[in-house]
Amino acid sequence: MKIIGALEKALLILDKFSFEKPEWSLAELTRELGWSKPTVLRLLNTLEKYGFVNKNSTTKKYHLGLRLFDLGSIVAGQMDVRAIALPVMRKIRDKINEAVYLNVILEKERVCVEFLDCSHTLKASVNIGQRSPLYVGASALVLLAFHEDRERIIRELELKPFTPTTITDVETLFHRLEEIRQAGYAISWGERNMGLVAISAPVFDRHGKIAASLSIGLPEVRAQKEKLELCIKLLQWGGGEISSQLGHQACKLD
Amino acid sequence: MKIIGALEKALLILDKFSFEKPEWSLAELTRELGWSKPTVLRLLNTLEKYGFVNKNSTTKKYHLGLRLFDLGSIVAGQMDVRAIALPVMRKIRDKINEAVYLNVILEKERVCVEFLDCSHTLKASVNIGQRSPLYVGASALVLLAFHEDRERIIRELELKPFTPTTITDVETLFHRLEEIRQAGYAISWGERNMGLVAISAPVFDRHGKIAASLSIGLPEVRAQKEKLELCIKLLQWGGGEISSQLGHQACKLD
DNA sequence: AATGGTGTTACATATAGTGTAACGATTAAT
DNA sequence: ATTAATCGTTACACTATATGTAACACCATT
Repeated sequence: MKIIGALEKALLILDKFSFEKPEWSLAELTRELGWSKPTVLRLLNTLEKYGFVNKNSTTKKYHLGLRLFDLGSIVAGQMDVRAIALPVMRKIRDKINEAVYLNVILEKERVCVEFLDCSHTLKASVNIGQRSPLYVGASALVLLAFHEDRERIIRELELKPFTPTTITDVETLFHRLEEIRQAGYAISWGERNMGLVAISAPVFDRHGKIAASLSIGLPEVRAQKEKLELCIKLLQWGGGEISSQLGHQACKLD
Repeated sequence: MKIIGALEKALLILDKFSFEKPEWSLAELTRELGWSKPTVLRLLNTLEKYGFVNKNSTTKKYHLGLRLFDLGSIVAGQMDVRAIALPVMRKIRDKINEAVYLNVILEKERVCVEFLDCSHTLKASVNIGQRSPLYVGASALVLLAFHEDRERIIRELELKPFTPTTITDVETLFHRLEEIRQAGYAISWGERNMGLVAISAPVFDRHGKIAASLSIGLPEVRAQKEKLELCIKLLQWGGGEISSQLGHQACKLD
């Protein structure tokens, strides 16, 4: 499969922009990507002409452009998972008053596509659109555990630790995924953010493939046994509810 | 300013995708764009590799990919106009119970960045991310009337009619914009959608530049004189409110 | 069978993207 | 104040690479 180099470079430039670093200067990008200045500049000019990036005319720094917002909105409109999930998520959030969020797989990462806040001062908070590796946290592990290409994906992962409890070797990862598949849900204790507990259950589409993971995030201090059990119950109910609305048949023959 | 052709082509491909037509086959794109099949295919392959488009493996048709969703979310996070406008928009909607929306300029078009529904069965309904020309409808005309480069932009516009009341010659457009600037708001009667009335007022940023247009859309049958006057009052209040929160000084010296 | 429509691969040509180098314009340091 | 360093930008020659033509396999109708 042939790839267009110039376009690939442009996409790699766009990938550099994130919530954490939404502004880049020409020099920063050339350093980071290791290409010549004119090359990066010409690509940025082209991206700017079509509104994919914008240049601040005083600081000369670039940030992502509005055209990405409207293209993103088209994608959002197509993601019926989101529309279906939202009312279910609201119910769960209102029952338990903790942050509820929905993640899907994108390439070798997970992306948060929906998030509902709760009324606590100390609480989990995720940005919609935020990405994170596929091996850290309950939401990610659920996505991985039920994914049909999990073995290939795992082979391509680099298991870098985020916290002391992050899984860092393939053996334990496989073992953990097997447990999750049997239990039908996952719990993680501070794998990505210290002090944060996450519980997550799978959502399946009409073909029985994993479509998303539905999760609750809360601080350890509020994670008593009974509460966790309620979380599991709510998420399994919610996951099943969304799955069936997506056309998934709960009882399938094997 | 040098432009990279291959990248430009890829961006033109992305521009083909819309709410109305979110799925394209290779053949359709080659016809529409007038390039050779291998060219379009290679560009699509590259876009697909990075998640900017996705190919349905059974129908072989392409649709926009999830990476655009998360890049779009980053842009959405930066648009403080939206966050500031939302509570103001809610107040207006609750007062009048008609659709309220917020538009910004993107290149030579307007884009809807926020939309609030109302409880009527017959009502205006806009998709967030939806684009439309800059010379049709009150929202667009307000954006144009207060834009510093309006003369250049207008020169590059092609005034095609949407309905019998759409403005189609430059002379009347200029005249209309002048009226809008003096009045401080705009009303349009079915310029884009027959039977739909729109009222719109400007939002300015801290530099006094036009940041957005705040609008109400309602069917003609509910557009009585007193109601329109209330709309104008609400939008001018709202526009001023959002502008001042963006750092705009209402009284500036000239 | 035969046609017209797909999507895909191979290959030679010349276009067009590439880096080096030099240019002003700022900003930081002496 | 003068230098030095770093920024963004432009010019130009080279060769890498994006390009279209053509032929391929595949699935539909007819």
